[in-house]
Amino acid sequence: MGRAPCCDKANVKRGPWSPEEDAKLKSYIEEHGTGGNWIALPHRIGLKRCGKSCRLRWLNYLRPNIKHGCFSEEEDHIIFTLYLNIGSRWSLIASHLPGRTDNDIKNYWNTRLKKKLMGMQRKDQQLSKRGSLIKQEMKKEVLENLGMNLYQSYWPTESPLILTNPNDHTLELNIKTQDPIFNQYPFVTNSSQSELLDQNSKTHVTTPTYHPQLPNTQCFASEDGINLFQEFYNYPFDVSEFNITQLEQFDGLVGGLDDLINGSNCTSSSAESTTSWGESLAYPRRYQ
DNA sequence: AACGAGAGCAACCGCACGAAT
DNA sequence: AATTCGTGCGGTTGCTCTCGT
Repeated sequence: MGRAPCCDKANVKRGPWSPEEDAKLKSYIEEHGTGGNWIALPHRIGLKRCGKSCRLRWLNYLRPNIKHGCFSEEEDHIIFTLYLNIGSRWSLIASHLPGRTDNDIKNYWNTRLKKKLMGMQRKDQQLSKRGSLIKQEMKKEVLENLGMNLYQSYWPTESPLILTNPNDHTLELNIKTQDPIFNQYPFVTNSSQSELLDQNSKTHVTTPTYHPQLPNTQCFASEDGINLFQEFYNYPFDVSEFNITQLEQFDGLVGGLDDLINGSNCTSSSAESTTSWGESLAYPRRYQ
């Protein structure tokens, strides 16, 4: 038996909300709350609307402290960073931007930021020939270490990469690549992902320590003692913006990878997603 | 002024998930 | 364990507005 529809679609109003409907819904919820049942709500109010539609209207437009339009540079940066780390988890991204809704952020991304990012990538490719060569070399080296072909579709379609050596030193690298058409290199993000990991895995991240190979970084050991999460404070968002010193440090890390891989077990968690515009996203573990 | 193309955005659709039964 | 149902979410649609010709 199939699932019953949430409402009688023939008898509900659709399309834009009128000011009267908004006022009814708003005043009812402010006075009585939702009652924990959106499906029953429109009947109680006397609205010929689907419960889901009421919920959407309230969450996106009627509830207090909603901000619309005019995203700040800081908000742009937060969205960029989170999107590149966790993909199109709009509700999660919205939770980091007070007053913004997932729908607003999704629309803003699709209409503006996506184009901005693509423009930046093209500019980056044009301006940074040397950087590209370095990036190519870096990717080649890492992939070869992992027994992968440089032109295999994408970087291990899973991320982050978990590397464990025989001494149980585990390195979790938040490296990701994008569609080769746009970008051909692994890069290391400097997001606030430890916080996200903490929230989503329900695992406490504790005791930051400096990573021996990367100054200005911090490692977080989870309480199970198996995984390390690594933040790259003070590092550029993109490898193309690294200065020579930082690139050398990263090269050192690749060497470190080599050490770890030799005689080690190497695991990476599952799942890849491809955005509608062709970008390959490798999500962190526990985000699948 | 009229028209078409593209951008922006509100709203809908359908699926996944978890709680309840 | 299987089924039902409400909720939340991401993807998509389609309407409205703006701008260029």
